[in-house]
Amino acid sequence: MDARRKLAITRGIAGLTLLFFRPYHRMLSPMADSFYHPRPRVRFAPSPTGFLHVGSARTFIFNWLYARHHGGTMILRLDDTDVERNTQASLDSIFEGLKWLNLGWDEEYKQSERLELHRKIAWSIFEKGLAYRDFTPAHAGDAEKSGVQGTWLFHAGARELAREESDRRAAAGEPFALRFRVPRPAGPEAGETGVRGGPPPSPARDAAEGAVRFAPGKLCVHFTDAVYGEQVKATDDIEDFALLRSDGMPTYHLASCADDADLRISHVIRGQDHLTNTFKHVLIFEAAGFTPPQFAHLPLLVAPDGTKLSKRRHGPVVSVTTYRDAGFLPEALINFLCLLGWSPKNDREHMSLEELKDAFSLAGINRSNAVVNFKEASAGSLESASQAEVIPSTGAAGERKPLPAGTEIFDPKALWLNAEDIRGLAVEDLSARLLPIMRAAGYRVSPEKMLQITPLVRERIKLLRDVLTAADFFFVVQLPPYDPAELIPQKGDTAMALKVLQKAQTILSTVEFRHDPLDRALRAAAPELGVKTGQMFQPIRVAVCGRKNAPPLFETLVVLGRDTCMERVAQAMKTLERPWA
RNA sequence: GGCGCUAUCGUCUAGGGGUUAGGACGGAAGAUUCUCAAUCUUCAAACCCGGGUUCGAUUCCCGGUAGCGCUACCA
Repeated sequence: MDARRKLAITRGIAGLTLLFFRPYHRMLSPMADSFYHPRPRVRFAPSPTGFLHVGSARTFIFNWLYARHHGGTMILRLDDTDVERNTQASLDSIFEGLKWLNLGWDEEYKQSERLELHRKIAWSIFEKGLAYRDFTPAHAGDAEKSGVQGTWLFHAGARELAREESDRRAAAGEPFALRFRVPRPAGPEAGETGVRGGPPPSPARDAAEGAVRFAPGKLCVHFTDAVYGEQVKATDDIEDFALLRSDGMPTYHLASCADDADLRISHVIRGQDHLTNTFKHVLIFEAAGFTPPQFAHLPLLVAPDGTKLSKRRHGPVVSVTTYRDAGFLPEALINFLCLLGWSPKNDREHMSLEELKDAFSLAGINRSNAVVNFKEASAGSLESASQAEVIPSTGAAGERKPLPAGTEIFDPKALWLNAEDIRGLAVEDLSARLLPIMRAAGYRVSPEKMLQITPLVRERIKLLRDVLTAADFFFVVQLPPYDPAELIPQKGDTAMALKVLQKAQTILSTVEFRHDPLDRALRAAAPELGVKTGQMFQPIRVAVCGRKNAPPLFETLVVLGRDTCMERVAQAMKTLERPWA
């Protein structure tokens, strides 16, 4: 931990003690304090403009963990103020993903149902003179901006427009956007709340003195991030951002802050892509008369190529439902995601939800982006990805249904964690999860048989879906064709294979079909034939399973039953005798 | 372009003014087993670069570089 970080934490503690000297009325006000939260209120606020990807899922998880760790409240808020881009499919994808994660939340809101509140707050800021109408048509700033060096600040003439003139044009029905009047150092602007000097920065000071302070020659906005520490930005680098669009809809910044204040959110835990937006948010909170919440920004999740996760570039590997459909256990995905950008700092990695909840703290969060080490999409899927661009998407948020086959596209650590969790499941539990997968693939399978097979595949699958390739031979009537050469044992030949299978046939026809008798009889046959045990077992295994790599032989034979085994051995002998047929 | 954030094995990370820089996944080798898997053992693998500060920097400071983010009437 570096000095800066230590400082921030120490200050947090100092702030806590400070609290007890606070006036009582301040403790009762809705946003009384940004650090003293016996019962924190946190929110996950996705906007339904795309499917739920793993980065969003991690944000949800961290918020949830923080709330549960401290006995607080988890809130789901749909930030759906961008009517143009919202889709029902995206909304469905978000709920589908969150439902599968199975963590739950305590309260739920939709921004589109709270527009009155947003507007009320926007106009209250306007009434204080801290916002103004901008009649410049939308996007007119682009041309102006392109040639300009540095940050674009505001449209010429808009900010200075007299109130009477502004009111007159608005009354005449001229469209306008409402912009925040970011305090500027030069000129007697209204609403400057800065103070000079004072104690060192801290959440306590941010709350007590206001975030806008004078520095030599400029005005600066301050806030203290629980992860990134003290943040300062000159107002000269913050443009007069919009609060209300010309259609009257609130912008993200306004709606988010208004709701965070109204819902008494104590901690805003979100992606680092909002770190620089936070200066604007702090400004809004202050202008509206609210104390800002405590902010904690999370390092971003990026693809192996270093770019941020996106469906278009990286395909379905970034969608939570892809993990579900591939046979991840939700607890494994959660565990994996927690390890990206956060560490319990004690070398523990495979952890239960309960353990994660106990161990979680904002102090364990890193500051650098983490790579989700999935394999880049193959040429084929890239093709379909570019097709998906031209064809208007109709599926769930544009997700492509066909799943990339196999386990090789996922981060190996996620797979390992999933395999660990699968092995940790009780046989009955695992079996119950495997059953619907087999059935969905068209196999007729009884719960009893599934229960018999589960222990045989448990240590051989990394994803639930792997059961389809690991256990298929238990269910098929006819084994899919395999290379007859597989039947020939190591350092053996066709003759040896035939000899073994012949012997096996006679043994299988009479022996009691239980593990121990089978083991004894078949093992004893090897020396009789003058072959090694391995040479004895391989042809039989391949004959009944249709492949070299399979679960232990005797257990497999028992599950398959005498008839199927006999039939398959006979079949194998036939193909060996007539390999060309 | 402006502003901001970040930089330890391939990946996720621990650590920190003096260490054999630790763990995990993945990789390699071996043990074990009827194959595979699981399990166990072992091995390879990292402090972005340049300046300072210091007896001593991978760690602290500055600069560079690179990556990422923001710079919308998107979120």
